[in-house]
Amino acid sequence: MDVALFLSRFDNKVDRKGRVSVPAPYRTALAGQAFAGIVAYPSLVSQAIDACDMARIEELANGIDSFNPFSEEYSAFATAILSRSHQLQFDGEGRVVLPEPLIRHAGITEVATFAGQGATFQIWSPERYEVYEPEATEQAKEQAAKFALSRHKGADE
Amino acid sequence: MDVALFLSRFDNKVDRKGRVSVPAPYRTALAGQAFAGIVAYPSLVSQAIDACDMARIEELANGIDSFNPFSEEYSAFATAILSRSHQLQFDGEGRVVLPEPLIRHAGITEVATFAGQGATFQIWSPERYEVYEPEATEQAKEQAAKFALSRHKGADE
DNA sequence: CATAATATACCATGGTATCCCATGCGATCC
DNA sequence: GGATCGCATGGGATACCATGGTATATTATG
Repeated sequence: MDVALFLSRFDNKVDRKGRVSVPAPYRTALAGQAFAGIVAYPSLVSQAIDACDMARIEELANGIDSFNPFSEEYSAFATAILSRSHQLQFDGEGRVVLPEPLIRHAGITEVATFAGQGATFQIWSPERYEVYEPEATEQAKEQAAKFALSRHKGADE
Repeated sequence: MDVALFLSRFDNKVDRKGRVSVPAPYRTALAGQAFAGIVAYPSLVSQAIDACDMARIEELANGIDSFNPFSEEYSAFATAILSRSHQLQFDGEGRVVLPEPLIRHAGITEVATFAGQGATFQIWSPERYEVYEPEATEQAKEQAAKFALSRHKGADE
């Protein structure tokens, strides 16, 4: 099927119940999924929340399961990612509640910043994102050439 | 059909009869199974309880190594696990009683920590899990690159 | 066979998350 | 430029779920 594509940046308010509106364009991208919501987990590299659709997590789980299920690697990946990921269901208005552990990991308080990453998106504290974005941009410039070379590796059409 | 997918972490209380609520999302994931409950056995790598649905244990018993390439050693593992596994049936409220041997193996007392592992989940003593989780996360970070390479192996669209 | 001990089924309750309705702002379209 | 629609936001009611307790069945035991 068509994979969801997440673009742009959105800053939405977190109400006192911990609810945030998932940006409407993201919800549109997610339309037609079996599960009406998103899956979120702490990023392994950033102080941010990584999020994607259910299908992607299933893929991930299958990938992990292809290891020896009784190995340490299996256990480590499953624990690091799957046990820390949360299924967040949309309410009638397209909101989700951000679980406490994720809120803490990302340092989110009043506002959550949604940043599209293509097949996934991230949720940041605005303050931290303001710092991170220029850094990432700079880094991207430096590695632009290298990136271009690997880009077509997984082309499948 | 769709395999159960267990995510997130839940800390539930063990009452003085040894009962624990299996987290509602897990029960939902297990819905539709022939056996209304779970199968639990001591983890071979961790001081925790491994648990899954009946269907997965049957696969294990049949030696169907769909999730694992090393089938020889694997069947030995399967045997070791089968003899020590317990069928835990839900009561009307979705609870199970944790058998004494498993309780001891995992060092569980007041509270049981459920940790989703994808096709399976684990049950920990919270204290031990607090130690293990950061270790596993660290290990996963180190091996993330390696994992990324094998991830697209099972792409299915 | 009677009685005690244990485990299973059934019922009650409080806290919490989810559902539902209301509002306001901003963009868009006549 | 005014009206309408979409979307983010807020709050109150409701259902769900974890938890504790009581009654009944089941097994052990003297």
